[in-house]
Parts: sequence; structure tokens; C-alpha cells
Amino acid sequence: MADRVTIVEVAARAGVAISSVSSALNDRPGVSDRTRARIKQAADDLGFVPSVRGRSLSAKRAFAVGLVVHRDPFVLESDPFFGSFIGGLESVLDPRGYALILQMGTAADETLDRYRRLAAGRRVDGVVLNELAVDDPRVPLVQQLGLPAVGVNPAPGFPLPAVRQDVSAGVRELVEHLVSLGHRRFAHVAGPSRFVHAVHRVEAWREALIASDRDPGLVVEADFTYEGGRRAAVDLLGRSDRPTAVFCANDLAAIGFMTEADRLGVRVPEEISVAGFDGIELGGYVRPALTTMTTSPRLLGAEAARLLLAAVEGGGAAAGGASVGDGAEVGAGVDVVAATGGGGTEIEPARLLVRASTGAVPG
Amino acid sequence: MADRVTIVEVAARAGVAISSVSSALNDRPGVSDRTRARIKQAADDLGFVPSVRGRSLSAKRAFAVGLVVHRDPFVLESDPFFGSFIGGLESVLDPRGYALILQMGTAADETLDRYRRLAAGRRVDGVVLNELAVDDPRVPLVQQLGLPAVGVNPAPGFPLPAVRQDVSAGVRELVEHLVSLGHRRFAHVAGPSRFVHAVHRVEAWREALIASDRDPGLVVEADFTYEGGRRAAVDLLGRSDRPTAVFCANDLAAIGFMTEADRLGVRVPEEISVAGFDGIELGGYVRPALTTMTTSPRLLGAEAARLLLAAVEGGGAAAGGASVGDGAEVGAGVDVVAATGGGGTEIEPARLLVRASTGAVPG
DNA sequence: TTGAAAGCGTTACCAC
DNA sequence: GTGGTAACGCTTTCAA
Repeated sequence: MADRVTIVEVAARAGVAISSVSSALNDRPGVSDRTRARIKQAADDLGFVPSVRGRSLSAKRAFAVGLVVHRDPFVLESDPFFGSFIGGLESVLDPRGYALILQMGTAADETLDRYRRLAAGRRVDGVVLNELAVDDPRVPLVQQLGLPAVGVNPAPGFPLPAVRQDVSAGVRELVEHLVSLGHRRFAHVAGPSRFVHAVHRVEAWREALIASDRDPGLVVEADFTYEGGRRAAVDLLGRSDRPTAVFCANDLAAIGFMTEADRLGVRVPEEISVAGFDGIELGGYVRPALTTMTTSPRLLGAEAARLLLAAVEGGGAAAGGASVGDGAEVGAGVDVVAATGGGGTEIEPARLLVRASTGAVPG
Repeated sequence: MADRVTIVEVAARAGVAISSVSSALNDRPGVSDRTRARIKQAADDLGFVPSVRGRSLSAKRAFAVGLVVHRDPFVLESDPFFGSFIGGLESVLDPRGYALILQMGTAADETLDRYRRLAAGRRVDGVVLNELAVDDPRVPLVQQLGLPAVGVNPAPGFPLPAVRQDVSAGVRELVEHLVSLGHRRFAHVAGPSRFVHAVHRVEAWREALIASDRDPGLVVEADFTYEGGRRAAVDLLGRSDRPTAVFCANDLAAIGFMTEADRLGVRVPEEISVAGFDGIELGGYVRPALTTMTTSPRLLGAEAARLLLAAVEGGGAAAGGASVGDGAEVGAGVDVVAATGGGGTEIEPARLLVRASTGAVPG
């Protein structure tokens, strides 16, 4: 690999000290405009790009953040969330000179170990905590490690900075939609209850139904997979008092549910209405097209990156309060910092997208 | 962030020089067994983990490799390949102390720039070139940059080390399967012809049909998406002499094709047989279950990582011959190095998986 | 076998 | 405003 040009050569060409080059190129004061221009010119001529290796050692920063995906590879395959989420992270990290280090853990404890090693080797300046579990062990871990971290859609009282996207408003819209269609018997195909986001969705659903004076009905726990949705359909559709409207915790499960309903000869939406959550592309193509809640993984990623960089660059403590996003996006007048403890941003809520899989109650 | 223990403290505790600690911990000669043991003990006691920052600066290596995904985020969403592929990369990189840096480029030239910056900033020691295009500009770029790189499923004559998974054997199996079912009118829903892997699939298909004395039939170019598959179905099924068997270049397109066929009232497989390529999970759940070719993204990732590390650690030139994988996986007695120019590994071929979407010719 | 010291490419702190 | 120079934490000579 050809030897790259270093700061020394730039200094030589500009006829200044390397410290001046450093100051000039990082737009720090202490350099006259004339010299600064001359230095920038020299750097340009030479095609100088500072070595992140030297920079990290000296600046005590890795200029990288980590994301550990803890996931059965089988499930990851069809997960629509990550592509956009990572794209969102990247869109903020890259312009600010940070790289994203992606790791995959399979077993839960292995995942924890990944964080430990990332911190121990000073590989990253902070990490993103995604798919939070109830009492997620990663939270005390990063706190103990002193590793800056941000959460994505955490539970209330989460002690670190976090990005949230509200689900309750969208779920209320869904419930109103279903109620207005005359439905009375409801069911929910939930995600694993150990996940915070699964819990959020069940709770929003129950609360919205209760607020509408409806019986929340059954909750069947599935696992966010297509196959899980199918099994839930077998269960629910076999019941004598089967529901007329089903809300699945994600689109993949909803599509699995619809497929199985079709197989069992139960027509959607004539005999049963089905709604999903996520707003994945596929939902627009299946027959009938899936009614769902559109989320913003890309925006979640971008905001998560912003918060993380704020925590990293401004202080560094894991529990340190990150700056709150611009007020325009903060929901319903809630003081996000006070409400959550760790500070954070709330992005636009998930919205209901009505398509063909929900319709009037049968009969 | 709490101060981590450095090599200096380990040396102090063991009562030796830091150079001895370095030698001992990296299992290099020049340290007596006794001191080595004492040093390891001290390192353990202190929980010492070498800082990758210091290491990279000194060793002139980043201990990281890059993967730039060049992709419309919309498409990435449903791409089943990346999760497993990245998992495969990681499974080799991590145990060897390397991290994976993931970048996303949207525009083609932006992607090239990502590689340039990765190299210029000495962020990575090498890169993985995935989804190769015909005459991919990344190839001359990495050669010019002197950046070690490996290709995944490249065209013949590819000048860099590469991993390949043969498609022709599987496609021949598919053709035999279809021919034995009595089909005579075929069509292929191809991927964009600028992609090497799309070309591989069309060519394998044409060659297999010709070898079976069948007319290769129509080739409709789509884009590997669900929607592209649907549009291809609209096109092909509207023709007077419509095919009775269609091979789609990937599963997503095949599923889109089937959905549209269903909508148009053309039954699969009674009136038309449909086959895909990839072996994604979803294909097993759609109705009818999709006949497809199972590929090994995880294995491709693992082998790509192995080749890349060989190139990085053994010499470093981009065009340097990487060691060939163990003979057991090399296909058909072909000397892979001689055949490809850049050296590389051939993994088990993609295999036909017959399910319900292919059946006897109508009539 | 061991230890001292010179880098590696930056940043940051001080003198000048 | 400048230009030395000491870190940063490691690897790698080279003497002892």
C-alpha cells in the first residue's frame, strides 16, 4: 500500500510547523488567515487526509461508534428495519467523520461480551442500544463501562439518552378505524414480551380499546416472524368466538397471519380484518394490501447518531444528558428530558396507513 | 470514561519492560517461559486489553475491513442477503481481532468516494467488493489505491482474490426438472444486466436450455425487486404465447411474479411454473411455496473475510494472490487461482430446492 | 533473555 | 501568531 502523505509533509510544503497545520486544518484559532490559506492549499495540493489512526491515539477517540445486532441470523434475514436504520445512522456519522462498526452476536451473553470488548479495545466511542429488552443488561453494562450509549425506543425512565417514536397515537387511530368499521371482537398478535417495543405495542392497543369502551380481547404472543404470525392465525381462527379484527405487532407476522387465514379459507378483510406494524414495502404488495403503521427507521437512526455524537463529544459520560433535538420534533409539549431521565429526542409518531386488509365487520 | 489499563501498568506489575509485555502477550519469542507466565498473569489480573488505537498506529494496520453497501435504501429494506453475509464476515473477522466497518452509499460515485476516504483515512486494511457490476469501477480504484480487496461472485478473469458460488449446476438441475415436467415455453425474469450476478444467472439459464435442446425463450429485465417481478408478470402473462415456466433471477421477484399471476387469475403451478433464486425464508411460506435455488450468503461472507485477511496480512497488495481455501471446497478439479487470475475460493454450488410453485406443464 | 528507545501520525500545550 | 515538543499506547529494532 502506497505511503500516504502525512501532516509532516504538509507542514514542510507550507513552510510551517505541524502544530500550525493541525490548527489550521481543524479550524482552530491561533493561525492567521494568510497562513491558514497557505496550509489548506498545501494540504489540497498533496491530497492530505489525516490518518484516523494518529488522530484516535492522540485525541483519545476512536471516531467510530458500534452497533451490535443481537439476532438469530435466520430472523435477521427478513428484517426490514436494519437497512434503513443503519442508513440513518450513517447519514449522520459519515459527514462528521465517524464510522459505524457493526457486530453480530448470536447468544445473549456473547452480545454483552461484544460490548465489553468494543470498550476494552477502545474501538468505539459509543454504542447504539437497539431492540431493548425489559431490564436490558446492556444498560448497566455500558454504565459500568462508562461507555456512552443511546437507546432506541426504550421504556419510560430509561437512564440514557434515547430516541423515541410514539406508537400510541397511531394505535389509537387504528382502533378508531376498526371501531368505526363496527368491530367488537379484537385480538393482538404480540411480539415477545421481553422486548420493550413489543410491550409498547400491546399496551397502546389495550389502552386504546379500553378508552373506546371495547374489550381488549385476546393477546397471543408470537415472535415477530412470518411463521409466528401463521401460528397465531391457526390459534385464533380456530376459536369459536374468533376475533373479527386482529392487530399484529409487525408486518411480517401480519403477512404470515393473512397467508394462513387464506389457507384456512377465512377471507381478509371480509371475514377478518388484519393490521400490521412497521410499514414495510412488502405490505403494499401482498393481497390484500396490508393496513399498517408506518414507522421511521431511517429517522430513528439519524437521531440516534446525533444523540450519540452529542454524548460522545460533549462530556462522554454514558448517563450524561445529551442535548435535546430541536423543539419542532418534540411531542405534545412533554419535556423529554424530565420525562425520561436520560434526555433524548422524540420523532414524529408512527402513523396509521389504511389499506385493503381492514374492512367492515362481517355480518 | 474510566481510564483503561495500559501496557505500562502491566509492565510495572510484572516488573518488566513494556517491550517484554508486548512480546509475551503476542506470543513472540524472546521471552522466557517464566517471565511470559508472569506477564500473562499480570495482564489478567489487571484485565488488560491492548488498545487498538495504539496498536494500529504502531502496526500500521487498522484491524478493520470495510463493506460499502451501494444501495437504494428502499431496496435494501427487503434484501435478505446482507444479514447472513455480514454474519459470515463477522464470524471470521471478530475472532481474528478485526472489526467490520459498514458504510452505505446511495449514488454510484458517492460509493467510490467512500472507498477513497476509507483508504485515505487509513480506516480499513481492506474492503469487500460485493454486488459487482460489469466493468466495476471499484476494481481499478482499489488497485490504484493499493487497497487490498476481495470480490464476491465476480466475472471470469477478475483480477483480485474472490469467492464464488457456482450457479450453473443448480440452474441445470432446474432446467432438467422443468423439462422433465414437460415444459417447452420458457422465460427468464432477469436482474439488471449491469450486474455480474444477474448475467451469470441469465447465461446459466440460456446455456442449460440450449444444452437440453430447448428454446431459451424470452428474457425480461427486471430489478430484483418484488415490484419488478410483478411488472414482469404483467408483461409475460399478457402475451399470446405465454411461457409455461418462468425462472426469476431472485426470490423476491418470483414472489412478486406469483402474486401478480394470482391476481390475473393465472394459477401457479397449474397454468404456469415459477422458480426463484436465493432461498429466502419467505419463499417457504408463500402459497404455493417457491421452488428456488438455495445460496450460501453466510459462507460467502466467511470465505470473503478469510481471503481478505490473507491478502491483508500476507503482503497487502490488492492484486496479491491470496491463499486458496482448503481443497475440499474447490469445485470440479479446477485450479481456481489459474482460472481467475486473482486467486480465490469456490464454495459449494447453489442447489435446486423443489417446492410447490413448479409443476407439470398445463395441457 | 531483557530493557531502552525510536517511531507511528496526530493533538495539545507552552514557550517564543 | 508561531513553532517546538510532549504525550497517546503500542510494536519493533537494537544494545546490553
